[in-house]
Amino acid sequence: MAKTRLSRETLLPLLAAHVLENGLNDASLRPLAKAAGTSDRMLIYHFGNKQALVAALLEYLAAMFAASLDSAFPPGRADTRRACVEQVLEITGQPAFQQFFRLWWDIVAGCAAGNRAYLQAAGSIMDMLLQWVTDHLPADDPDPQTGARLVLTQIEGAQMLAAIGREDIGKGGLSALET
Amino acid sequence: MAKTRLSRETLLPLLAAHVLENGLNDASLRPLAKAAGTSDRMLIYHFGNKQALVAALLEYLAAMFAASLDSAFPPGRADTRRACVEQVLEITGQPAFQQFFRLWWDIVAGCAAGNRAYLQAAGSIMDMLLQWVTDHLPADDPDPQTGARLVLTQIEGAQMLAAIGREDIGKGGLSALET
DNA sequence: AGCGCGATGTAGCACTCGCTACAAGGCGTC
DNA sequence: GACGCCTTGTAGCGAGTGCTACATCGCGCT
Repeated sequence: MAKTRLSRETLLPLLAAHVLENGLNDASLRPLAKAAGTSDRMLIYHFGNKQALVAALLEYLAAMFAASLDSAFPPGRADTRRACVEQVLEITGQPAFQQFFRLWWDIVAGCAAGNRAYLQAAGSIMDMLLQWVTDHLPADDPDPQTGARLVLTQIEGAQMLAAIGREDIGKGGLSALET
Repeated sequence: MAKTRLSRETLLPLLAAHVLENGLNDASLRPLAKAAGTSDRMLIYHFGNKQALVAALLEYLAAMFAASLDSAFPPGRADTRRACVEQVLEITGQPAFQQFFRLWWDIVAGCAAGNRAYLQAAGSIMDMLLQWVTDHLPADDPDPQTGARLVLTQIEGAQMLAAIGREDIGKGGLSALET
């Protein structure tokens, strides 16, 4: 019966899978527990309360996302800022990333509602992305710091527009980005 | 006791006020009813079910938002695309708009989760904004259609970053927008 | 073997959710 | 006044919420 002891480490991958599939903000203990093959009782036992569980889950998911990004992108730099935006949008548009973005907008909504754990998680994810964009900007970029911020803002705007079904707007403006 | 008959028209402003204050995605009938001075029973009676209530509320809120935008902005055009972005960010950063954006991220999260009513509402709001940006672009803009898309995407990216407490990123890239 | 303690199952609490059954109120029409 | 209908109040249903009390299981240690 595979009676392996439960722990945060064995639980988190299963919980993450469920949350990626079904969203974060209205995930409740019993469905989460079922997905992990246990009971709500045990989730509370191992994490203390739901808030702590969600915090642990966020950390785990952020690490998953970072790993996915690293493995999905070629190591080199883009030729132009615009190419950098396009490259990111193309890769993050793949189905494997869609689940993450579904989650991302749950997190943003939570941030807008004042959820501190979400704010912290979102901030560090953005720091990671900013660093990543900086590293993938053209080597001859005249101002990588400012450029990375412009590029990241453009990417996020395009992704929000994609989330509401208007990717035409986000992609339609790209040709106006200086090469 | 001011026994005015209830109707969607008398209810919607009160419901909208409650939702602007407390968020949309986890608004439930009883608090909504209390805010409107009535009972959940009557909300269902007048709107049929919660889904229809939310749809009506979205429409009402979109009209409110459009009116707020129109009255908050000066009628003229911006001098540059960058100035257009900055002008919008400055005005929508005012406290009066914060409630709307809190709601907006609830809507985006709902869109990402596949909510059709949200998708439709979000799409038409974006159409409105795109038109608005087009009308406020510099008169000599070489390609208003593309420019408006670039500007709107940049605005939305900056607003998402502001929602998660990182407005520094959104505004930090602006100086790299061609004048 | 027996003890101790962390891990787990069962059952349940008090609460909220969207929604409904039923009956009564209020008002216009004849 | 009497009828009829739109509107409203009271109460409650069945399901789901986060969380807890209590008892038991099973493993490691002596």
